[in-house]
Amino acid sequence: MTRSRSRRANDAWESLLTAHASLMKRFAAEPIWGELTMREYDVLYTLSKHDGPVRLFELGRGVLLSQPALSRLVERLVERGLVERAADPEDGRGVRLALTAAGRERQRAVGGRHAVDVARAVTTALTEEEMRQLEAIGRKLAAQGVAVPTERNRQEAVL
Amino acid sequence: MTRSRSRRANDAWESLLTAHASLMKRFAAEPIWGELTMREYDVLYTLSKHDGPVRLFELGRGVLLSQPALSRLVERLVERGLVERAADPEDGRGVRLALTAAGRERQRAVGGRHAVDVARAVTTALTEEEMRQLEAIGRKLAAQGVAVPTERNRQEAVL
DNA sequence: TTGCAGTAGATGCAAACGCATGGACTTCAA
DNA sequence: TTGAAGTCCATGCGTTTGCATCTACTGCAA
Repeated sequence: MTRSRSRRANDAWESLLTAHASLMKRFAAEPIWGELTMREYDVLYTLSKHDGPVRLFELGRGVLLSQPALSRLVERLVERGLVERAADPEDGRGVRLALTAAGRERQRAVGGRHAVDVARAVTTALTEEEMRQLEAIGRKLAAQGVAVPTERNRQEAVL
Repeated sequence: MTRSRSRRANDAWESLLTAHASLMKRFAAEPIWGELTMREYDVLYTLSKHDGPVRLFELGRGVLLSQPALSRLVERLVERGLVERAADPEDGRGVRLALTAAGRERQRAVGGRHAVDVARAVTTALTEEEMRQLEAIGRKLAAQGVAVPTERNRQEAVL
Protein backbone atom coordinates (compact mmCIF):
# COMPACT_ATOMS: atom_id res chain seq x y z
CA MET A 1 0.00 0.00 0.00
CA THR A 2 1.36 3.40 -0.97
CA ARG A 3 2.03 5.94 1.70
CA SER A 4 -0.35 8.54 0.30
CA ARG A 5 -3.19 6.07 -0.01
CA SER A 6 -2.71 4.96 3.57
CA ARG A 7 -2.52 8.56 4.67
CA ARG A 8 -5.73 9.42 2.87
CA ALA A 9 -7.48 6.49 4.51
CA ASN A 10 -6.45 7.67 7.96
CA ASP A 11 -7.49 11.23 7.22
CA ALA A 12 -10.88 10.03 6.08
CA TRP A 13 -11.35 7.90 9.18
CA GLU A 14 -10.34 10.74 11.46
CA SER A 15 -12.78 12.98 9.69
CA LEU A 16 -15.54 10.46 10.30
CA LEU A 17 -14.58 10.20 13.97
CA THR A 18 -14.60 13.95 14.43
CA ALA A 19 -17.98 14.31 12.76
CA HIS A 20 -19.36 11.49 14.88
CA ALA A 21 -18.16 12.94 18.18
CA SER A 22 -19.22 16.45 17.29
CA LEU A 23 -22.73 15.56 16.20
CA MET A 24 -23.26 13.02 18.97
CA LYS A 25 -22.51 15.72 21.51
CA ARG A 26 -24.91 18.03 19.78
CA PHE A 27 -27.69 15.45 19.69
CA ALA A 28 -27.09 14.37 23.27
CA ALA A 29 -27.56 17.97 24.37
CA GLU A 30 -31.02 18.12 22.82
CA PRO A 31 -33.84 17.95 25.35
CA ILE A 32 -35.72 15.20 23.55
CA TRP A 33 -34.62 12.05 25.33
CA GLY A 34 -36.96 11.93 28.28
CA GLU A 35 -35.89 9.22 30.67
CA LEU A 36 -33.76 7.45 28.07
CA THR A 37 -30.04 7.58 27.55
CA MET A 38 -28.87 7.58 23.93
CA ARG A 39 -27.62 4.03 24.36
CA GLU A 40 -30.99 2.89 25.62
CA TYR A 41 -32.67 4.64 22.73
CA ASP A 42 -30.25 2.97 20.36
CA VAL A 43 -31.38 -0.43 21.61
CA LEU A 44 -35.05 0.47 21.32
CA TYR A 45 -34.45 1.77 17.82
CA THR A 46 -32.63 -1.38 16.75
CA LEU A 47 -35.47 -3.50 18.10
CA SER A 48 -37.98 -1.32 16.27
CA LYS A 49 -36.26 -2.01 12.95
CA HIS A 50 -36.92 -5.71 13.29
CA ASP A 51 -40.44 -7.04 13.26
CA GLY A 52 -39.60 -10.41 14.80
CA PRO A 53 -37.73 -11.09 18.03
CA VAL A 54 -34.02 -10.28 18.16
CA ARG A 55 -31.24 -12.19 19.85
CA LEU A 56 -29.01 -10.41 22.31
CA PHE A 57 -25.84 -11.01 20.33
CA GLU A 58 -27.54 -9.60 17.22
CA LEU A 59 -28.26 -6.42 19.13
CA GLY A 60 -24.64 -6.34 20.18
CA ARG A 61 -23.41 -6.01 16.61
CA GLY A 62 -24.82 -2.53 16.23
CA VAL A 63 -24.21 -1.26 19.73
CA LEU A 64 -20.80 -0.17 20.92
CA LEU A 65 -21.06 -1.95 24.24
CA SER A 66 -19.66 -5.10 25.80
CA GLN A 67 -21.85 -8.18 26.00
CA PRO A 68 -22.31 -7.97 29.80
CA ALA A 69 -23.11 -4.27 29.64
CA LEU A 70 -25.68 -4.87 26.93
CA SER A 71 -27.17 -7.75 28.90
CA ARG A 72 -27.73 -5.50 31.88
CA LEU A 73 -28.92 -2.56 29.83
CA VAL A 74 -31.59 -4.83 28.36
CA GLU A 75 -32.43 -6.06 31.84
CA ARG A 76 -33.10 -2.50 32.94
CA LEU A 77 -35.32 -1.90 29.92
CA VAL A 78 -37.23 -5.08 30.77
CA GLU A 79 -37.72 -3.92 34.35
CA ARG A 80 -39.05 -0.62 33.04
CA GLY A 81 -41.55 -2.41 30.84
CA LEU A 82 -40.12 -1.28 27.51
CA VAL A 83 -38.67 -4.58 26.33
CA GLU A 84 -39.85 -8.18 26.56
CA ARG A 85 -37.33 -10.95 27.10
CA ALA A 86 -38.28 -14.60 26.57
CA ALA A 87 -36.39 -17.84 26.20
CA ASP A 88 -35.73 -18.86 22.62
CA PRO A 89 -37.60 -22.12 21.90
CA GLU A 90 -35.12 -22.99 19.13
CA ASP A 91 -31.96 -22.38 21.14
CA GLY A 92 -32.00 -23.01 24.86
CA ARG A 93 -29.02 -20.73 25.41
CA GLY A 94 -30.53 -17.67 23.82
CA VAL A 95 -33.15 -15.06 24.55
CA ARG A 96 -35.66 -13.41 22.25
CA LEU A 97 -36.04 -9.69 22.70
CA ALA A 98 -38.87 -7.50 21.46
CA LEU A 99 -40.37 -4.12 22.19
CA THR A 100 -43.46 -3.98 24.37
CA ALA A 101 -46.31 -1.69 23.31
CA ALA A 102 -44.98 0.92 25.72
CA GLY A 103 -41.47 0.45 24.36
CA ARG A 104 -42.63 0.90 20.78
CA GLU A 105 -44.58 4.00 21.67
CA ARG A 106 -41.61 5.47 23.50
CA GLN A 107 -39.26 4.73 20.63
CA ARG A 108 -41.62 6.42 18.19
CA ALA A 109 -42.01 9.51 20.30
CA VAL A 110 -38.32 10.01 20.93
CA GLY A 111 -37.36 8.86 17.45
CA GLY A 112 -39.63 11.38 15.80
CA ARG A 113 -38.07 14.24 17.68
CA HIS A 114 -34.56 12.96 17.14
CA ALA A 115 -35.10 12.55 13.42
CA VAL A 116 -35.96 16.24 13.19
CA ASP A 117 -32.69 17.20 14.84
CA VAL A 118 -30.70 14.83 12.65
CA ALA A 119 -32.35 16.15 9.51
CA ARG A 120 -31.69 19.74 10.52
CA ALA A 121 -28.01 19.13 11.24
CA VAL A 122 -27.29 16.97 8.20
CA THR A 123 -29.25 18.90 5.61
CA THR A 124 -27.66 22.13 6.79
CA ALA A 125 -24.18 20.69 6.37
CA LEU A 126 -24.52 18.53 3.26
CA THR A 127 -25.94 18.64 -0.22
CA GLU A 128 -28.33 15.99 -1.46
CA GLU A 129 -25.49 14.43 -3.41
CA GLU A 130 -23.22 14.31 -0.37
CA MET A 131 -25.91 12.59 1.67
CA ARG A 132 -26.12 9.91 -0.98
CA GLN A 133 -22.35 9.56 -0.97
CA LEU A 134 -22.22 9.29 2.81
CA GLU A 135 -24.87 6.62 2.85
CA ALA A 136 -23.01 4.54 0.30
CA ILE A 137 -19.66 5.03 1.99
CA GLY A 138 -21.02 4.12 5.41
CA ARG A 139 -22.53 0.96 4.03
CA LYS A 140 -19.22 -0.12 2.54
CA LEU A 141 -17.29 0.65 5.70
CA ALA A 142 -19.76 -1.22 7.87
CA ALA A 143 -19.43 -4.28 5.69
CA GLN A 144 -15.68 -4.07 6.13
CA GLY A 145 -16.07 -3.83 9.90
CA VAL A 146 -17.60 -7.26 10.29
CA ALA A 147 -14.83 -8.93 8.33
CA VAL A 148 -13.00 -11.76 10.02
CA PRO A 149 -9.89 -10.57 11.86
CA THR A 150 -6.63 -11.59 10.27
CA GLU A 151 -4.38 -14.18 11.84
CA ARG A 152 -1.98 -11.47 12.96
CA ASN A 153 -4.67 -10.22 15.31
CA ARG A 154 -4.61 -13.42 17.25
CA GLN A 155 -1.13 -12.73 18.52
CA GLU A 156 -0.51 -11.23 21.89
CA ALA A 157 -0.21 -7.46 22.14
CA VAL A 158 3.25 -6.00 22.15
CA LEU A 159 3.67 -3.48 24.89
CA MET B 1 -37.90 20.66 4.54
CA THR B 2 -39.22 17.98 2.23
CA ARG B 3 -39.91 14.55 3.56
CA SER B 4 -37.52 12.80 1.18
CA ARG B 5 -34.69 15.18 1.95
CA SER B 6 -35.18 14.65 5.67
CA ARG B 7 -35.37 10.92 5.11
CA ARG B 8 -32.16 10.91 3.13
CA ALA B 9 -30.41 12.86 5.87
CA ASN B 10 -31.46 10.32 8.48
CA ASP B 11 -30.42 7.40 6.29
CA ALA B 12 -27.02 8.99 5.80
CA TRP B 13 -26.58 9.57 9.52
CA GLU B 14 -27.59 6.04 10.38
CA SER B 15 -25.13 4.78 7.81
CA LEU B 16 -22.38 6.78 9.45
CA LEU B 17 -23.36 5.45 12.88
CA THR B 18 -23.33 1.86 11.70
CA ALA B 19 -19.95 2.27 10.06
CA HIS B 20 -18.58 3.89 13.18
CA ALA B 21 -19.80 1.18 15.54
CA SER B 22 -18.74 -1.61 13.25
CA LEU B 23 -15.22 -0.34 12.67
CA MET B 24 -14.70 0.76 16.26
CA LYS B 25 -15.46 -2.77 17.40
CA ARG B 26 -13.06 -4.11 14.85
CA PHE B 27 -10.27 -1.74 15.88
CA ALA B 28 -10.89 -2.29 19.58
CA ALA B 29 -10.44 -6.02 19.05
CA GLU B 30 -6.97 -5.51 17.60
CA PRO B 31 -4.17 -6.44 19.99
CA ILE B 32 -2.27 -3.20 19.53
CA TRP B 33 -3.38 -1.08 22.46
CA GLY B 34 -1.04 -2.25 25.19
CA GLU B 35 -2.14 -0.79 28.51
CA LEU B 36 -4.23 1.91 26.88
CA THR B 37 -7.95 2.04 26.32
CA MET B 38 -9.10 3.57 23.05
CA ARG B 39 -10.34 6.62 24.93
CA GLU B 40 -6.98 7.09 26.56
CA TYR B 41 -5.28 6.72 23.21
CA ASP B 42 -7.69 9.25 21.76
CA VAL B 43 -6.56 11.80 24.34
CA LEU B 44 -2.88 11.09 23.71
CA TYR B 45 -3.47 11.40 19.98
CA THR B 46 -5.28 14.70 20.34
CA LEU B 47 -2.45 16.04 22.48
CA SER B 48 0.07 14.84 19.90
CA LYS B 49 -1.63 16.87 17.18
CA HIS B 50 -0.97 20.11 19.05
CA ASP B 51 2.56 21.30 19.57
CA GLY B 52 1.73 23.68 22.42
CA PRO B 53 -0.17 22.92 25.62
CA VAL B 54 -3.88 22.16 25.38
CA ARG B 55 -6.66 23.19 27.70
CA LEU B 56 -8.91 20.54 29.17
CA PHE B 57 -12.06 21.94 27.60
CA GLU B 58 -10.36 21.97 24.20
CA LEU B 59 -9.66 18.27 24.60
CA GLY B 60 -13.28 17.78 25.53
CA ARG B 61 -14.51 19.00 22.16
CA GLY B 62 -13.13 16.01 20.34
CA VAL B 63 -13.76 13.37 22.97
CA LEU B 64 -17.18 11.88 23.56
CA LEU B 65 -16.93 12.08 27.33
CA SER B 66 -18.33 14.25 30.07
CA GLN B 67 -16.12 16.96 31.52
CA PRO B 68 -15.67 15.19 34.87
CA ALA B 69 -14.85 11.89 33.18
CA LEU B 70 -12.28 13.59 30.99
CA SER B 71 -10.80 15.36 34.00
CA ARG B 72 -10.27 12.05 35.76
CA LEU B 73 -9.05 10.24 32.65
CA VAL B 74 -6.38 12.93 32.30
CA GLU B 75 -5.56 12.57 35.98
CA ARG B 76 -4.89 8.87 35.47
CA LEU B 77 -2.65 9.59 32.49
CA VAL B 78 -0.75 12.11 34.62
CA GLU B 79 -0.29 9.54 37.37
CA ARG B 80 1.04 7.11 34.80
CA GLY B 81 3.57 9.64 33.58
CA LEU B 82 2.14 10.02 30.08
CA VAL B 83 0.72 13.53 30.40
CA GLU B 84 1.90 16.70 32.12
CA ARG B 85 -0.63 18.98 33.77
CA ALA B 86 0.32 22.51 34.82
CA ALA B 87 -1.57 25.63 35.86
CA ASP B 88 -2.21 28.04 33.02
CA PRO B 89 -0.34 31.29 33.77
CA GLU B 90 -2.77 33.26 31.59
CA ASP B 91 -5.96 31.88 33.13
CA GLY B 92 -5.98 30.88 36.75
CA ARG B 93 -8.98 28.61 36.25
CA GLY B 94 -7.41 26.48 33.57
CA VAL B 95 -4.80 23.79 33.18
CA ARG B 96 -2.28 23.26 30.41
CA LEU B 97 -1.88 19.70 29.25
CA ALA B 98 0.94 18.23 27.22
CA LEU B 99 2.45 14.85 26.47
CA THR B 100 5.52 13.80 28.39
CA ALA B 101 8.36 12.17 26.49
CA ALA B 102 7.02 8.79 27.56
CA GLY B 103 3.53 9.80 26.50
CA ARG B 104 4.70 10.90 23.08
CA GLU B 105 6.63 7.71 22.58
CA ARG B 106 3.65 5.62 23.60
CA GLN B 107 1.32 7.52 21.30
CA ARG B 108 3.68 7.01 18.38
CA ALA B 109 4.05 3.31 19.01
CA VAL B 110 0.35 2.61 19.35
CA GLY B 111 -0.60 5.13 16.69
CA GLY B 112 1.68 3.55 14.13
CA ARG B 113 0.12 0.15 14.62
CA HIS B 114 -3.40 1.57 14.65
CA ALA B 115 -2.83 3.53 11.46
CA VAL B 116 -1.97 0.29 9.70
CA ASP B 117 -5.27 -1.27 10.76
CA VAL B 118 -7.24 1.82 9.78
CA ALA B 119 -5.56 1.96 6.39
CA ARG B 120 -6.22 -1.70 5.77
CA ALA B 121 -9.91 -1.46 6.65
CA VAL B 122 -10.61 1.79 4.84
CA THR B 123 -8.63 1.15 1.68
CA THR B 124 -10.24 -2.27 1.35
CA ALA B 125 -13.71 -0.76 1.57
CA LEU B 126 -13.35 2.51 -0.31
CA THR B 127 -11.92 3.91 -3.49
CA GLU B 128 -9.53 6.82 -3.46
CA GLU B 129 -12.35 9.08 -4.57
CA GLU B 130 -14.65 7.88 -1.79
CA MET B 131 -11.96 8.55 0.81
CA ARG B 132 -11.73 12.11 -0.44
CA GLN B 133 -15.50 12.43 -0.31
CA LEU B 134 -15.67 11.06 3.23
CA GLU B 135 -13.02 13.43 4.42
CA ALA B 136 -14.85 16.43 2.99
CA ILE B 137 -18.22 15.26 4.30
CA GLY B 138 -16.88 14.63 7.77
CA ARG B 139 -15.37 18.07 7.88
CA LYS B 140 -18.67 19.69 6.97
CA LEU B 141 -20.62 17.64 9.50
CA ALA B 142 -18.16 18.40 12.28
CA ALA B 143 -18.48 22.10 11.60
CA GLN B 144 -22.23 21.72 11.91
CA GLY B 145 -21.86 19.90 15.21
CA VAL B 146 -20.34 22.84 17.04
CA ALA B 147 -23.11 25.20 15.99
CA VAL B 148 -24.89 27.06 18.72
CA PRO B 149 -27.99 25.21 19.93
CA THR B 150 -31.25 26.77 18.89
CA GLU B 151 -33.48 28.48 21.39
CA ARG B 152 -35.90 25.57 21.28
CA ASN B 153 -33.23 23.43 22.88
CA ARG B 154 -33.32 25.52 26.00
CA GLN B 155 -36.80 24.34 26.83
CA GLU B 156 -37.44 21.49 29.21
CA ALA B 157 -37.71 18.00 27.79
CA VAL B 158 -41.18 16.67 27.14
CA LEU B 159 -41.60 13.22 28.56
C1' DT C 1 -24.26 -42.27 22.42
C1' DT C 2 -21.04 -39.85 24.59
C1' DG C 3 -17.74 -36.49 25.34
C1' DC C 4 -15.63 -32.17 24.28
C1' DA C 5 -15.02 -27.80 22.08
C1' DG C 6 -17.71 -23.81 21.01
C1' DT C 7 -21.46 -20.37 21.77
C1' DA C 8 -25.18 -17.44 24.36
C1' DG C 9 -26.07 -15.00 28.05
C1' DA C 10 -25.72 -13.88 33.22
C1' DT C 11 -23.07 -12.45 37.32
C1' DG C 12 -19.15 -10.91 40.83
C1' DC C 13 -16.26 -7.21 41.27
C1' DA C 14 -13.24 -3.35 40.54
C1' DA C 15 -12.84 0.56 37.51
C1' DA C 16 -14.89 4.30 35.06
C1' DC C 17 -18.79 7.14 34.05
C1' DG C 18 -22.51 10.98 34.37
C1' DC C 19 -24.96 14.26 37.16
C1' DA C 20 -24.96 17.60 40.48
C1' DT C 21 -22.34 20.65 42.80
C1' DG C 22 -18.36 23.28 44.70
C1' DG C 23 -14.32 26.41 44.63
C1' DA C 24 -11.45 29.42 42.14
C1' DC C 25 -10.94 32.63 38.71
C1' DT C 26 -12.45 35.80 34.77
C1' DT C 27 -15.37 39.08 32.49
C1' DC C 28 -18.32 42.74 31.96
C1' DA C 29 -21.65 46.11 33.03
C1' DA C 30 -23.17 49.53 36.34
C1' DT D 1 -14.21 49.66 41.31
C1' DT D 2 -17.26 46.33 42.43
C1' DG D 3 -20.44 42.81 42.27
C1' DA D 4 -23.02 39.51 39.59
C1' DA D 5 -22.90 36.22 36.03
C1' DG D 6 -20.16 33.13 33.46
C1' DT D 7 -16.26 29.84 32.76
C1' DC D 8 -12.93 26.16 34.00
C1' DC D 9 -11.85 22.32 36.40
C1' DA D 10 -12.31 19.17 40.51
C1' DT D 11 -14.93 16.19 43.69
C1' DG D 12 -18.90 13.42 46.04
C1' DC D 13 -21.92 9.87 44.97
C1' DG D 14 -24.88 6.63 42.85
C1' DT D 15 -25.01 4.13 38.38
C1' DT D 16 -23.01 1.82 34.52
C1' DT D 17 -19.25 -0.37 32.30
C1' DG D 18 -15.59 -3.90 31.20
C1' DC D 19 -13.04 -8.01 32.39
C1' DA D 20 -13.03 -12.43 33.99
C1' DT D 21 -15.64 -16.16 34.87
C1' DC D 22 -19.65 -19.15 35.33
C1' DT D 23 -23.65 -21.90 33.88
C1' DA D 24 -26.37 -23.83 30.43
C1' DC D 25 -26.98 -25.34 26.07
C1' DT D 26 -25.57 -26.67 21.12
C1' DG D 27 -23.05 -29.12 17.66
C1' DC D 28 -19.94 -32.21 16.02
C1' DA D 29 -16.80 -35.98 15.98
C1' DA D 30 -15.24 -40.36 17.83
